[in-house]
Amino acid sequence: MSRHAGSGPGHRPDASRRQLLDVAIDSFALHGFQGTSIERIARAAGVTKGALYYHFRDKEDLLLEAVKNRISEFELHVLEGVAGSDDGFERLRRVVDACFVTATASNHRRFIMTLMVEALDTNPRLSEQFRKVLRRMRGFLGDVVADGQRSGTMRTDVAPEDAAALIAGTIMGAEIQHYQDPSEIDLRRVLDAHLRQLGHWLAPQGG
Amino acid sequence: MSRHAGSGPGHRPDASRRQLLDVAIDSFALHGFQGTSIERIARAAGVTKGALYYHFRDKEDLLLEAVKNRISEFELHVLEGVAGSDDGFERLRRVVDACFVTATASNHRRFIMTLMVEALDTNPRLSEQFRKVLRRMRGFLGDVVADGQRSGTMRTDVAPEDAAALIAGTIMGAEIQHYQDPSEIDLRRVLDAHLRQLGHWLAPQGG
Amino acid sequence: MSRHAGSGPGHRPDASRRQLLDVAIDSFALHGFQGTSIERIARAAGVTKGALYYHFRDKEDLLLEAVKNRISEFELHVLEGVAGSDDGFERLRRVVDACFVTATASNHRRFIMTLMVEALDTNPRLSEQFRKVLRRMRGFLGDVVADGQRSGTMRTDVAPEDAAALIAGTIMGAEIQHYQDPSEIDLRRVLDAHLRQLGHWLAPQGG
Amino acid sequence: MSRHAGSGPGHRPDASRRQLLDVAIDSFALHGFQGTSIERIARAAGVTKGALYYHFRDKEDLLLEAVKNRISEFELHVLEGVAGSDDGFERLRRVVDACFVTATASNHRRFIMTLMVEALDTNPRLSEQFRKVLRRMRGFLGDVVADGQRSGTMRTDVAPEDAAALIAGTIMGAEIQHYQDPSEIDLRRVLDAHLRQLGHWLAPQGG
DNA sequence: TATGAATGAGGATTCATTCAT
DNA sequence: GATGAATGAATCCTCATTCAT
Repeated sequence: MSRHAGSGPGHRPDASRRQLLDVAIDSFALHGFQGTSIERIARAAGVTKGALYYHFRDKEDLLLEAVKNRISEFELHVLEGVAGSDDGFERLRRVVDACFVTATASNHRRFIMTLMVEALDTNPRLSEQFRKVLRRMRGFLGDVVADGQRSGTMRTDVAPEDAAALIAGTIMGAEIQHYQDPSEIDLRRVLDAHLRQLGHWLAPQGG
Repeated sequence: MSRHAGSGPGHRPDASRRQLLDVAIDSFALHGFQGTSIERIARAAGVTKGALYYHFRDKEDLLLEAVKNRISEFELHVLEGVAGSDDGFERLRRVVDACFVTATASNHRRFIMTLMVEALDTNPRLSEQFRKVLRRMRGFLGDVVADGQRSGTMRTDVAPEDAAALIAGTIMGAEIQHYQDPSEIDLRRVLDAHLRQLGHWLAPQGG
Repeated sequence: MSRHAGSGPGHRPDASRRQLLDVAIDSFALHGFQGTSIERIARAAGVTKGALYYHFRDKEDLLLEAVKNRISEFELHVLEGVAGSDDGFERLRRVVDACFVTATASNHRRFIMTLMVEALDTNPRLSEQFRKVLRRMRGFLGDVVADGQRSGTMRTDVAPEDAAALIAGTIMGAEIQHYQDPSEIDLRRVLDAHLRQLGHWLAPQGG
Repeated sequence: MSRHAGSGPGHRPDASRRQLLDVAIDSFALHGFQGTSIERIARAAGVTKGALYYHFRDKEDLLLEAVKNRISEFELHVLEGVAGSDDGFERLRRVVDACFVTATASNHRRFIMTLMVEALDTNPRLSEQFRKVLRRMRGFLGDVVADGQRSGTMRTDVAPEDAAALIAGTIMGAEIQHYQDPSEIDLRRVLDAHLRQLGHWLAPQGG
């Protein structure tokens, strides 16, 4: 939180702060950080620029708060989804599903992808944050695979971290293609194909 | 197109035009389109802004020329690489290798990735161009797979266009992770893992 | 004047009002009027901007109150110091000493000098106030000199108002140089030299 | 010079740059640095803000250039004036006269005084520059006095550097009072009184 | 008495673009 | 082919001030 803790209980703590964050996410998702002006966000949120600067130190602070927000939401979503199962492939399916939901039900996932690329060399602080997110994500996927290997449901001649990078990358690559060309790329279909691909690839080798 | 085709024959067709394009590509690749100012490009190319405007109608024209340039170069590179082989897997390997080379030997591939994401909703013209590029790329990959299926070296229960989307996506996803976190993601290693993954996944099913 | 005279008797007349004035003086002294933001004063005083606006109509009101405050304090200080003596040179020495003390023991004198210059053409109201202060000061100094002349301890071919302007100016000039370059200008030393200068200059001519 | 060396000979090198400097000096002199907006300067110079930013990196650059300009002009003026005489008192008179002229014929001297005070704690770079100016000025005055002492025309029991600080301070103090209250303070008259004061004070002691 | 939220005007700076030479 | 000077719109941000509570 940039300035406030969350005031009194039950009092509906700053509605417009949240409103600003929501608008900002949508706008950043569609036009990127540089492509979004403070003016636009403020107007879309129904307040003035001054109000925005009351809640956030500057444009970057707004961005960081927004990112923090959505990322933790997404990660929670993934963890929750996965919690209910022990089977490796089933867990992978749930991760993929979580990505699909956040990618289509809102702009949140696209928001992250867009900004991650834009931040690459322009915003070290933000880039660092994304680096950590991806590392956590890969770490998590790697664990799922390693578990699968231990329990004998997955082939063991694949390094879990390689699998993790490939899975994370394939999902991101599918999303980008989908954002790029929605009429040609049916995200659900591609992700399903990916799940089948994983099924074949990671299945233990028949003797 | 800018203003002229190349004045007199044998006259060394505008050196500074090419110089500007080269500089622009590097700059766009690292800082994005919006993050790169005309001033910066001009100075880096050793000319003034006026000169730039002599060669290119506006900033977008410069960008489009640059993109066109690199894309055709890249596509030629891929086609050439693939030409020499009939084997499906071998051809996929060559495509992946071509991507690896253009991703690491220069900024060209990163240039394309960065701009593609930035252009998503901000630049319809450019986005259209990228859409076509990716379609060609997927079309090409799909053909390779279909050929492999026809010749019996690849399993047939996978739709070639799904395979194409997955392969293209996985490569892009690997690149992004590599740009994002070079110390953790060894692009060569991930791409090799991907090739093995393709080997397992697409191998015809044993009877 | 702000809004009230001091609510109930014996009720400890607004602590935070005084606190705000003190902080304001320090801040104005160091950063000038325009260089000091309401926010900064409020925060330094440990209250919010709203509280400040409760006590003072606007920024200028705060400034005027602050100036009024310090000036009368300073003038009292001078008058007190001078009261105990009849000798002209001794009285001048005490004036100079009073200036030295207020110049070094606190920011008060610097506060006045800084603002006086800043107000020159920007703030007519404040400038008028400073004009009056300097006139009183010169009037006072002129009286001291005229007394000295009447009592035969000072030369009579110097117009008292000229002497007053020179003395006031020299003190101010010394202060400015001291604020400007404290390591080179030892204010005490310069003021002492000035007192000796006055001794030689104003001494009655030997017949 | 911030960017240009002075182009070709005879070509009247950037008229508007000089115009901007002139306007800036007047404006800074009257309203101070913070009190002067870029917009105002540009409009008064008959150009747009963009033009101003073409010639100067930022507001501070403009200020520094302006200060540099006027200071060297003023110092040249003083040196020239003094050059023609060997007599200590005569040389002091010429310094004082030079100050008087630059104080009344233009805003240049006031420009310097105003900014010097404003810069005290707000602008270290500028302050440093002014520190050097005053040191040079005092150094110069000190030399004049020391020469006078050596040649026997001035009393020797006064430290030249003390005299220098007093003279410089008295002139500045007179100027400030004059800017502050022109109807009461006749600068010429006060400076003349100061010259007589110096005559009495620094005259060698009669045996 | 005081706060938190918000406003709106102004200000510095950047930048794509134009054009006479 | 290329430059230097200039424009004007957009952008980020600051800040004095207001007001309901």
